[in-house]
Amino acid sequence: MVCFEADIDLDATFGCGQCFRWLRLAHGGWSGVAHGRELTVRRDGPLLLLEGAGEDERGLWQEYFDLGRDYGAVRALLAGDTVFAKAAAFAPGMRLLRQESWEALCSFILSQNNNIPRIRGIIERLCENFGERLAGGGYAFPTAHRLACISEKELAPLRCGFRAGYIADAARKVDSGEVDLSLAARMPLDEARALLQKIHGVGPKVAECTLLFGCGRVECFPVDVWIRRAMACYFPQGLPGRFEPVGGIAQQLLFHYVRCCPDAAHEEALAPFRRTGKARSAGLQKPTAAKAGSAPA
DNA sequence: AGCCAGGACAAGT
DNA sequence: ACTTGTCATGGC
Repeated sequence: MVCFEADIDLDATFGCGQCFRWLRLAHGGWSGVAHGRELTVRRDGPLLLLEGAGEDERGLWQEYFDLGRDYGAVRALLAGDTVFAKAAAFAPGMRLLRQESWEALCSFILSQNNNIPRIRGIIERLCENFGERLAGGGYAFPTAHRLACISEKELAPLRCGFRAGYIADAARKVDSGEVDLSLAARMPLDEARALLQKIHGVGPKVAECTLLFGCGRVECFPVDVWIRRAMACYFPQGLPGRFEPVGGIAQQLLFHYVRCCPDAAHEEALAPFRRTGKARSAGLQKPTAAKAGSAPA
């Protein structure tokens, strides 16, 4: 058991869409696998409790949960803007997780033209089929080497569709050293982007997600359909320059906010795209052209 | 039932 | 440089 004093909201942190392998437990805790270790996490007052972690792993988890960063300062900066102030207030304890780079790369390759529940399922099958079995019944995320050693056809049980070839190419290039992810964490950003995009199936958005969530590059700002909509609605001129150094945090707060928080300021523009809620059917209602004679089931 | 999903690619203008 | 169709699968 490892214990930190930390201001972190687990529901927001694990549930905001940045990670795919954490599961919420009935009592409010979360369980998952990271760095090849099974972990159950829960809050107790001001404390963050990591069950299943050894004291010798303290530094590892401190980094994973980004506990060294002064989120108070980040939030103070963002509070100067009306929109980000609301987004930050919606998820007061959300933190970026510093995930493993290879896992982040695979996860966001699989995320393209896909929805979050199905992404989770594909990653679960990926780990069950090719990850190391752990003592508690879970599975580690498979290594690039393991995936480089199998044929693309063997990825069929994942049912990840056209993305199988992308995973295969990523595994090959990472395993061979052609794409060095530890290097991508240190290189100049534009070089790191170009390096990742050498992988077939990695474009600007997946590269940006890999750098942000997997390489600790907090200035990265992935633009997906939701962020595109949100930016068009709130920041048609682009992200204000003073937020760029923490663009990744701003991005994740905004992503979570516009997807999950109904707000009059963006409701009309964004509600039609939300999966949950009746706003969708109301917003996309077709002009009910009931043709005479046709018998609707 | 049918639309669309935390995009990228290839082939068109 | 920008636009468009296509990709495989399944949540909702």
